[in-house]
Amino acid sequence: MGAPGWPSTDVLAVEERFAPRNSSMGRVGDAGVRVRVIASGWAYRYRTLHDGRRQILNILLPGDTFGLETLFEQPAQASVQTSTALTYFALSSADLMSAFDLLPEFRRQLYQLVLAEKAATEDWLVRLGQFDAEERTAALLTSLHRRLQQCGLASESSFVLELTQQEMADTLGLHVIHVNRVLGRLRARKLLSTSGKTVTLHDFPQLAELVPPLHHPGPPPRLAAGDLLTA
Amino acid sequence: MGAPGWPSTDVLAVEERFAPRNSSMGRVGDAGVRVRVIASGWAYRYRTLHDGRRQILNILLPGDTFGLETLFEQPAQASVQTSTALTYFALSSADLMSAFDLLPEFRRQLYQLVLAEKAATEDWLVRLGQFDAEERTAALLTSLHRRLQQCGLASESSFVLELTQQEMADTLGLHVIHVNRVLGRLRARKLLSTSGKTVTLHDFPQLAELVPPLHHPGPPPRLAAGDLLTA
DNA sequence: CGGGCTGTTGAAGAAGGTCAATGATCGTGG
DNA sequence: CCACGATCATTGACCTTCTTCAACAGCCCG
Repeated sequence: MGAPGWPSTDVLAVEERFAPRNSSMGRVGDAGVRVRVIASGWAYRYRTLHDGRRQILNILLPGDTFGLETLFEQPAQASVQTSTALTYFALSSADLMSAFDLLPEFRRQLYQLVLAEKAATEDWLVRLGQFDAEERTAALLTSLHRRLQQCGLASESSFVLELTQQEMADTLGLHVIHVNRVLGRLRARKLLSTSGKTVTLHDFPQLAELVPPLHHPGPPPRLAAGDLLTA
Repeated sequence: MGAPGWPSTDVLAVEERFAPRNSSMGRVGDAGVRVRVIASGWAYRYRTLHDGRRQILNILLPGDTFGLETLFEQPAQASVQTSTALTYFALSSADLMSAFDLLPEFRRQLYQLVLAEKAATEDWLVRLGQFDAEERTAALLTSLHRRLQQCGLASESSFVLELTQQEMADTLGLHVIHVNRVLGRLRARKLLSTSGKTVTLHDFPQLAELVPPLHHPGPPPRLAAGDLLTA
């Protein structure tokens, strides 16, 4: 989810900001919110239900953008919470709108960025709908590992996981206790170990094998009456 | 998910097309695909896993757009299958790209449209992660009912459901048999009845009560150390 | 040093899945 | 028009996964 080629600061005012650990960066429905880019630290977007259930929509890592839905004065689609202390850039809405109007290359990248976010959301929709607890957990860990490597925050086989098991559970659509057991099982199988917040993937290939790949054209779909006509 | 104000056909070539019932309208990864708008009939976007599992990402009804990710020559994000015979419009990629470059109002609506689709996907992510089988099923039925009413395809309390239970299951992340039982229970409670493909919602208010509302700011979130600083 | 948050473990229960078999429905071809 | 085969809906018994309840240990932060 790389940032697009942001216009130079000549045309786009950016303001560097700070948020403490475990703090709110805005709630769903908020108006007048800016588009923001994470500089360092972890955060996540989430939604809650009246009875306290919570679904984390995505984890935000350095380089990630959020709040693109607020570009044209729309309310925020989700609440945001920091996991760690965070530095981020708040982009000027006015500048962003005029850049969108005036810079063809930029607006196109912005459009692609939203599409990439939508695609990532759909990937997780498939995982929540079709993966079992172990597959989901392995998918989360390997996906975080890959993304952290991209910003130089993970070594070949280990990284610092800035999420509680509760937060992992709310990401995966499982309950804390079950996440704990799945992690325990993965540890027992020597696929990974944890020490404090540090996760070490001892057998990355085998862990990756637990995760069914998503981008799969697959064999010709189920044959149906009409298929012959459109073939 | 209303269509944006499409430019007049002076600047945007549209081609009306037909697809038979139960036919493929393209597979994930396809290149050179056009942006399309449903004129009449039902279809759905989906992804499959190597072992045959399938997740339906969204149901497409008249007025719905799909393939917006292909605007700038990107491959299709999902496979598409018709449920009924279908008429749709295929939009000229070249015209769409130049309209995106030349018509500020249009490109802004297109941007908003993608954001709306992303928001809808996130809504279902919350439902798959947090709702139980009954809540999900009720959510699907009421959401289809509402959308069908908007295009004049549903009466006050009934509509024609052009989905098999297998397709509902793949939408809800459940297994066919379980969907069948949930529907049976809802029928036993006299919340709805079915006759052929026609579903009648006998007690819409009570059915709607089964579905936890999504857009919910909620009470101030869990108090944490840093919250005082950002308030 | 002490209290809440977090992680871990055990036993019991419920939601949801699997296997299997029988009807209903529908499109198709005779 | 009817009969056939295939797809789809329904029902029952049984099993697995995941959840609930509960208790306790570790740990970080104040």
